[in-house]
Amino acid sequence: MDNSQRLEKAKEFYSKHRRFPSYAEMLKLFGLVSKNAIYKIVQKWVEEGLVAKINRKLSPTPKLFSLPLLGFVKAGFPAAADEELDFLSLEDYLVAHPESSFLLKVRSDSLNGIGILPGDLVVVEKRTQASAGDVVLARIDSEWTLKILQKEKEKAVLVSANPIYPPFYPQEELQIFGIVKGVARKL
Amino acid sequence: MDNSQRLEKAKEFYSKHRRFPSYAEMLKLFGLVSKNAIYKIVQKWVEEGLVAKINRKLSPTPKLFSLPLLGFVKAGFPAAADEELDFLSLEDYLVAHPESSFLLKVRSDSLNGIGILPGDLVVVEKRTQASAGDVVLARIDSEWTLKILQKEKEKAVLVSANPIYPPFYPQEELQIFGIVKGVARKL
DNA sequence: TATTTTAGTAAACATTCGTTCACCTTGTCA
DNA sequence: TGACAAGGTGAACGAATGTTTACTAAAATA
Repeated sequence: MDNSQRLEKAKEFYSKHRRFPSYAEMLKLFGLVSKNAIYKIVQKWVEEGLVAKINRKLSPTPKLFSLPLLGFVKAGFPAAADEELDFLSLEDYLVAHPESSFLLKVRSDSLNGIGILPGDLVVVEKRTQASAGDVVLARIDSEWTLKILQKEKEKAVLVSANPIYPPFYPQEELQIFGIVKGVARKL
Repeated sequence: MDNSQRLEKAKEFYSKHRRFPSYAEMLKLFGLVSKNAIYKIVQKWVEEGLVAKINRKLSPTPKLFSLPLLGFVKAGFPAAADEELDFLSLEDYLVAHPESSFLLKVRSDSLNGIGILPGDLVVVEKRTQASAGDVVLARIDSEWTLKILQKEKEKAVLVSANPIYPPFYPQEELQIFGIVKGVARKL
């Protein structure tokens, strides 16, 4: 087992337990006997910038828990490993305020026009106020639905992004529960 | 500072350092003096299922690092906190094989029709083989582009999801570099 | 009011932590 | 062939870890 395979094992441990393994745990993980072996291995990872060590405690760097972002596609692709790459965590990218956010599975095709399809997961941030243009989770006829908020002469209108659905003009005050901040789709 | 505010602080620490704080660190974090106070607080979190303790080591449960998934929107929303909820990590949801995946920022509007818009981030899994219907990252005229792979009489065709782009019939062998497994959009 | 529970301090504990030093084997390279 | 670096074992170290017990003050409860 070479060093990069070991890193892979540590990664697995991390995504399973959500914490970095201790030296003793890595001993078992790598099938070694002496803690000093681990110490040297980890030291290399730290030098390579794969693992961060803050007063004797280890944590993974973005290279371990997030994906490389290739800014543009060019000839000669795939980019060499040495190149400067951004590493991006999708969780952090999509969710700015985890404490007030939740996910919702989209069931209707009313937002097709803006690329939100049935089956998509949307990240909703709890809010009672929204601006024109926001995609909002709002209450219409005692049902919660996703619509685009727009304003006509200072009055709120909820429109779809699909011509088969008519706009909705709320008669009383508009109940908004949250606004959509992100979309995630698996395919 | 009450107990849930403390949990929030621990969460913050976790998303910043990618590891759970030690008792000593929590002392500073919460402004307390005795480690026993921390011990009791953590014990409650463990009993509530917010934190996992495996032979004296702490790690967050999905409730801490992922978002609640509200399966369906219904009257009486928002769902009471007691209800059975799924917790989902977007990272895990979108990326099945992190070791062979990367992100790509979409620049063209050629996949509009299937809800992949310019500015979206796509999760690409490295592969050289693909099936009909897959969205692939392929080489066309010495450029890498995203297209939908289809077959016409056993021959591969790369089509767009936008009528203004014609289908591409590769004359020689088709170079596929990866297939798109997920889409992430911030709005 | 009397009593019990809750939430914290304080000190002592064994265990585990990461680190260091000495040593050994193996393969590489001049 | 000889020197040397790389990669590992093994033992010992102080420091930091989570745990336990005893005690106290405040808050909740009867």
